[in-house]
Amino acid sequence: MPELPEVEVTRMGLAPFVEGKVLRKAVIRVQRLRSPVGELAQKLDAKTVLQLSRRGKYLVWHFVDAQGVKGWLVTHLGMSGYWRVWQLPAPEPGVHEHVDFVFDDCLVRLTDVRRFGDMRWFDDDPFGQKPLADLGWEPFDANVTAEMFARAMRAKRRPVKEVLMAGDVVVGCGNIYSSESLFLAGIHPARTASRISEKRLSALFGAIQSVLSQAIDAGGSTLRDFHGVDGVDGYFALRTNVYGREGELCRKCGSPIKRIVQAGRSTFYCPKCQK
DNA sequence: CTGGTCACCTGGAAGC
DNA sequence: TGCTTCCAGGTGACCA
Repeated sequence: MPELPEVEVTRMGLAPFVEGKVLRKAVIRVQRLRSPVGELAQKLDAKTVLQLSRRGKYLVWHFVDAQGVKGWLVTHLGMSGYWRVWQLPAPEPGVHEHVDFVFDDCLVRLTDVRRFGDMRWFDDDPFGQKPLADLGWEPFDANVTAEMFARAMRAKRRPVKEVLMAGDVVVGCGNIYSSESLFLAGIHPARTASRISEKRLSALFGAIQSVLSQAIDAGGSTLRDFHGVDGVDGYFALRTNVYGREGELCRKCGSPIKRIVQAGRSTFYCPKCQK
């Protein structure tokens, strides 16, 4: 389920439970997620979580050991991952509950049915390295303007939906929020990015910010559930305008919503509202 | 740079 | 009921 808003909500939910705390023990019950997990448990042992941050859809755990040596754990939720906080003692883990981080007063547990998630340890600052370094701008970076976004988009000769999904201009829009943002901006998902006016692309940037921040707020309202005692997970009941609504009527104009396939993924749009 | 395919993995829903 | 097929919110590798 995780696009940027879900990851951000996860970060906000976990942070108060882990920041400043000593990770007493990491228990890893899986050989690999997307990549091998290897020596991870030893790497994490007895280190303190300085900070939990987010870059795109990645969650970045900043650690420091007793000698003051820093380290970073970069994690990704893939398609089906989520973290949950448990009071101690936590229940026995289920089949797909692969990782436990045990702290003095709680345990955070990663569940990932499909195991497309990822966890990688970095001895050096990861932000200038492989997966993170290649990412596009953060959509809420105050230094990024709609004009910059529009100019970068106009350099792309691909369908605008695919450009958003690729995340090399701006991160955070996965399959749902790409469709939703384009609906809000009134742009047809198959339109070539370079052929959209600067003005409409600027509007798209605003639409992305609006869709993502609304989703974060919606998730924020479920935060209580997220770390509730009986731990209802952090999914959203999201009211989409187009995503998953093929054949249903557009909330704005009443036309039937269409579905097409782009880059192997379903795209939903209103043929009348989006040109 | 672009566009297409495949692969990673499990499970739920729909179709027959 | 049981089997098959399709589909799922992500990424990265490989190929033309």
